[in-house]
Amino acid sequence: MICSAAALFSSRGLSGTSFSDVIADSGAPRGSIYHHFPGGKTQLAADVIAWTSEQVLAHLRACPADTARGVLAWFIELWRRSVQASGASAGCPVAGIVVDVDRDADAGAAAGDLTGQARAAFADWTGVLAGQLQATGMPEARARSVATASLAAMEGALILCRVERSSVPLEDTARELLNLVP
Amino acid sequence: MICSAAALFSSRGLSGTSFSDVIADSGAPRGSIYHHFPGGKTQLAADVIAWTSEQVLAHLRACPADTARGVLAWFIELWRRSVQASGASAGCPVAGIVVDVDRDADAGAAAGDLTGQARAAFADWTGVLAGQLQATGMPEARARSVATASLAAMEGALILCRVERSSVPLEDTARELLNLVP
DNA sequence: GTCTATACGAAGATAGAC
DNA sequence: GTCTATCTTCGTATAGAC
Repeated sequence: MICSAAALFSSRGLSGTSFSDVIADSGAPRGSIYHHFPGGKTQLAADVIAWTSEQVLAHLRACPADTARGVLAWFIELWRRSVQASGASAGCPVAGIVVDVDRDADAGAAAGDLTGQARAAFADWTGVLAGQLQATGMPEARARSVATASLAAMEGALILCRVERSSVPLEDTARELLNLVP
Repeated sequence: MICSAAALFSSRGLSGTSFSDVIADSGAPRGSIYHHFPGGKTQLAADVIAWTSEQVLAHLRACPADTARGVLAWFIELWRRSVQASGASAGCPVAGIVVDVDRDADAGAAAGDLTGQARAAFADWTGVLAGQLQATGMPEARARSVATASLAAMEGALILCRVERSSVPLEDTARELLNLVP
């Protein structure tokens, strides 16, 4: 169900996806939603962020490369698979959530704070990526900068791919990204 | 009113923004919405895309640079202003719209086709940018690739800035982007 | 735990008066 | 053209039976 919601959020956004959509898509029982997600839609979104983050981290940790170029290529491969599997229709679920959330209203809310959860997820991703770049001999400051830029480039590339109905923007972005490192 | 809607779409997404929000924010009269936007919310979104696109193109056309690095810096400056003016809260209005739209359902719709309008806008932006890069002596294929990657990087950077509540991701991304060209 | 039914509110869109 | 009022739909969330 979380998996299903992640797919829907990535292609229609958080506000654009209703509980009914998630139920219809996942086949989950309607009456038991609030047993599993007492916090309602916000909690579902929070769980989607956590689940997505874990998926990303699992991929990153399996990185076999020991060169900066190889590390970036492995990172890019994660997003390439997402684009190809969905016919260039899926974006990043986390992006689909945060774009729909009023950041300031969200920060005040005691329960939820989706923006904060997304921030933590992004920080984890760039942290691991920067660590791997450092391990190839790149200085820490540069590694963090490259990691942030890489995530930004991929998030944006996914948006462009969706709009273009094509994986070309991802490949263009990937090619240039690899030009950043020796 | 379009300007107001653009700001709201960029910070809360299309589905996350209601007509009431736009009215409250812009001070426009409630009863006359459907005089100005007979197509309803979809048409408002379409007009926001067109308006935003024109803003971006106007900025790009005013580019004073004649080096690849200068061209990219000018392009980056456009997004930097947006981030700084909003306290890192605003994303790209076009991104806020397309993320919330079901791409496939949208393509079938006769009226609207927001994804198509967004595609045209992005194509215009990268087209102008690629042209300027070519004018500095960059080969066409590379210029198009760099232009696409630059737009992707900025769109993604805006998302990261919003989540981080900081302009640092933009600056990191900008620094690396400039490393792509001599 | 899962289901059906429903309360409650919000949002898009329309009608008709001024 | 603009306003008020309203209709209809939809979505979240809850209540209570099985």
